[in-house]
Amino acid sequence: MARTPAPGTRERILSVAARLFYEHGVRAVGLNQVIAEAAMGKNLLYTHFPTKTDLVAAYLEAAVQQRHAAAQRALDTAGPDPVDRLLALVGEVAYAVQHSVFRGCALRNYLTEFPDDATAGTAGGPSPTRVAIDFLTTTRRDVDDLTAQLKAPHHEGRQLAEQLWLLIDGLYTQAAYRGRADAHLDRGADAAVHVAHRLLTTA
Amino acid sequence: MARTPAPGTRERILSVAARLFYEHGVRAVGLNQVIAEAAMGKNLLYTHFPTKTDLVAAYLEAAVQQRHAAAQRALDTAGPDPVDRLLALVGEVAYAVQHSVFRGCALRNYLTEFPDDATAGTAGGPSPTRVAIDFLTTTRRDVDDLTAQLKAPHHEGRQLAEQLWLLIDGLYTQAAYRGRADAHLDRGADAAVHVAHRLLTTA
DNA sequence: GTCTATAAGGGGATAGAC
DNA sequence: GTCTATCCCCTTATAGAC
Repeated sequence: MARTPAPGTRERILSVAARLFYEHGVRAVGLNQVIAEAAMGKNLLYTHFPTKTDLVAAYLEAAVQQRHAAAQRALDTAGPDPVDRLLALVGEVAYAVQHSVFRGCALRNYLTEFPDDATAGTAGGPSPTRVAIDFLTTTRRDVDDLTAQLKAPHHEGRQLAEQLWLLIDGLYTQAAYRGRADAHLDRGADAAVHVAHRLLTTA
Repeated sequence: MARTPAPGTRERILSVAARLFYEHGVRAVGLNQVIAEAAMGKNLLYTHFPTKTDLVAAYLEAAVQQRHAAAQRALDTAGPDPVDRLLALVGEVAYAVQHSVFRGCALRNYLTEFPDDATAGTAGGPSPTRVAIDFLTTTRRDVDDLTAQLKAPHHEGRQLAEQLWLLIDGLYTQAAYRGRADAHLDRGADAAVHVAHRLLTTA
């Protein structure tokens, strides 16, 4: 009847693992490295996360929460007008991309790194692939809902949602190779905001 | 003085390796798997590609050639008008994304899978990271050159290039998770063409 | 009892030797 | 083509410290 004696342990593991996974890629980071940087015994990690898949799924779930929280903060600053709210969603991603430590969307990066559906976690939790796919579905639905609230002349709301979604995807790709080439390769943040504004404010 | 006895050997290795790397990811595919599917001896592979890094670099270089060839074909069908040529570039990517076996840009996918600069190839050839970065630089320059040829009112050519580049990046991201979630998540091909057309034909 | 430290098992990776 | 060497992976088991 172990009683989780150290409350912050799980968060400490996740913090270290998330940083390493996000920065170097999931496959590139071994559990030995996580344990070494977390400065703990090996058994402690395995009691909290029976397999690496469970740890990865927890890492992605934390990333989902962070992205949702950031999006919510952006929406809170925007007014009730769906145009402003959509611009806030795109602008939030554009702002994040410009941040120096931002290396793209953890969920999209995972799907690119693991094109084959990885094995499900043994702890009964969801698989990492499922976490990532659910995130994409949920966030896309937010965009769909907001575009549905637009008045005419945005009668082609579905098309508009697809266009805005494409901008967001583009921003994340650029973030993934940010700073690796000439600086002008990843300056799409302003472009995304500009195009979104144009799509939303002109018939 | 071995004289490359079988001329098609290198191409056969590359063909198998490219398919596996592209479909499953570079890290997920071992050289033994390549050897098994190519039905050849191990020394044969190692004589052509001393290390895995060399094989990966050759795979990426082949992908670069394929993308350049596809873009060139698209440009050949377009007229001399830079508007048409830019639309052809975007349209070619949009068309490729809709193709069933297309799993995104091999170069961008590699950069996402290997955020740290991988070790350089031992054969004196370029590193895979360098191949990918050079590809991005070159293709981006093509877009820049075409936008520079636009007449007014596209005086903000630099901005326009960034916007079109963003659309292309978005298409590739969607291709990377294509078919893994609800179908409407990756329907950005029409959206990209539509936005590109709008950006290029209106002041 | 909780955590750390270390060793070892089983597998697969790259790479080389014959 | 097979076989071996060396390494690192994930995971488990064992032994010791607070």
